[in-house]
Amino acid sequence: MKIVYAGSDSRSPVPFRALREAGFCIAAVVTQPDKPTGRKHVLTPNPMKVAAREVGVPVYDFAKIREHAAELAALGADCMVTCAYGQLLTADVLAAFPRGVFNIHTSLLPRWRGASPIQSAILAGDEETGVTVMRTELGLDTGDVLLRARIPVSAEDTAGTLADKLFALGADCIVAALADVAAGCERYEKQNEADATFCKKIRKEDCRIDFSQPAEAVCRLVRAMNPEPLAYTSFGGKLVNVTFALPAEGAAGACGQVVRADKTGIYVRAGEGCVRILELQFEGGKRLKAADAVNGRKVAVGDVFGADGTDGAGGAEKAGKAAAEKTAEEKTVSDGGAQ
RNA sequence: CGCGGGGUGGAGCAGUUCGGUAGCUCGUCGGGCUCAUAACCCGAAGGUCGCAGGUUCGAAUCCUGCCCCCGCAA
Repeated sequence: MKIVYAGSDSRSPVPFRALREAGFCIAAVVTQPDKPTGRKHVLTPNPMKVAAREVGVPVYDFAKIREHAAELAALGADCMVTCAYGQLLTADVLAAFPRGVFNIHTSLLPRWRGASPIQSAILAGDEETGVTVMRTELGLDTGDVLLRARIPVSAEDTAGTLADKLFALGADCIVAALADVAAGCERYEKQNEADATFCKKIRKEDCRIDFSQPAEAVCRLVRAMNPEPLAYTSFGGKLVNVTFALPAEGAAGACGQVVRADKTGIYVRAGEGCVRILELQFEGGKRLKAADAVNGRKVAVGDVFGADGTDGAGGAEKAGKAAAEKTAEEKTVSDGGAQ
């Protein structure tokens, strides 16, 4: 069976390679055009394009795929597989493939239709997610389902680690699904519209940490936004990205205040419990382990995250700092006694 | 020329304004204390201060050029 493969994500090559290894013929790859990226606006080919070229598969990087339906039809492929391609398909494009267009979607449809299924699953605290292989139709992720596979979301999964797992799983699924299609024995199941949920594209402003939220929610935000675009807050008037954090027991202090800082992490008071920051990144710096940030004396007990400096909170901040130091001392003492 | 931060022993930082042979918190190694320890005490090793050139009696520090890393914005 001859396939056209469309993908633009850094992980899109995973199912691509799996299909080739399974013996499917990929006639061409379609991906998003190179974009000027980085600080100097350097044009960088995306990983999908690189992966295709490595194995000599022709690449098309249409700015608007809908204007190239005839070209696609001329390739004479039986079907198209899309995996995080990033452009909506039109009826013309769908019609270019006699056996249909299939999509690998990284959620258990109909839950999390849309642009950010992986992040949304973590953000919502889903205990389980998965991948869905579906037939693409004009609606957004509404097509009939061929195959679904589920995996648990661990308490320490980030969008990055989950995506690794999901794309690997998606690779297996698409191979299995297309084998059925090739054999003409595939089965479709309608999506239950009543269960549908949608997720939008993540914007940076969605990533600001609010320490008055429960620690659980803050940590989910942190995990959902890692490795991109990263949850952030402010510290000493500058931005800080928090790259990894886990909930911990609460301690006295104002929201955003550091109540404990040692090699086990930086503990920041949240609305409910504490956010135990394990890894962060200061403006202009590389990612740091919390222990390194503490050792370098960047962060100490009583410091405040998310203060923002929008008002004359300096005095309140200092008062809070003194209070926090007291409670920290008490805590150290009681810890020593307990151990 | 989009804006900005930074490159100092293995890690994270201070020192650069007002040049004078490098410091802190950790880690590592050795020893000690302890039932024990990620705790504590004593000691040791380890640095071309991003690269090149310049100014100077003397440069991590001042001047010039270059390389690399990173945040924001796209």
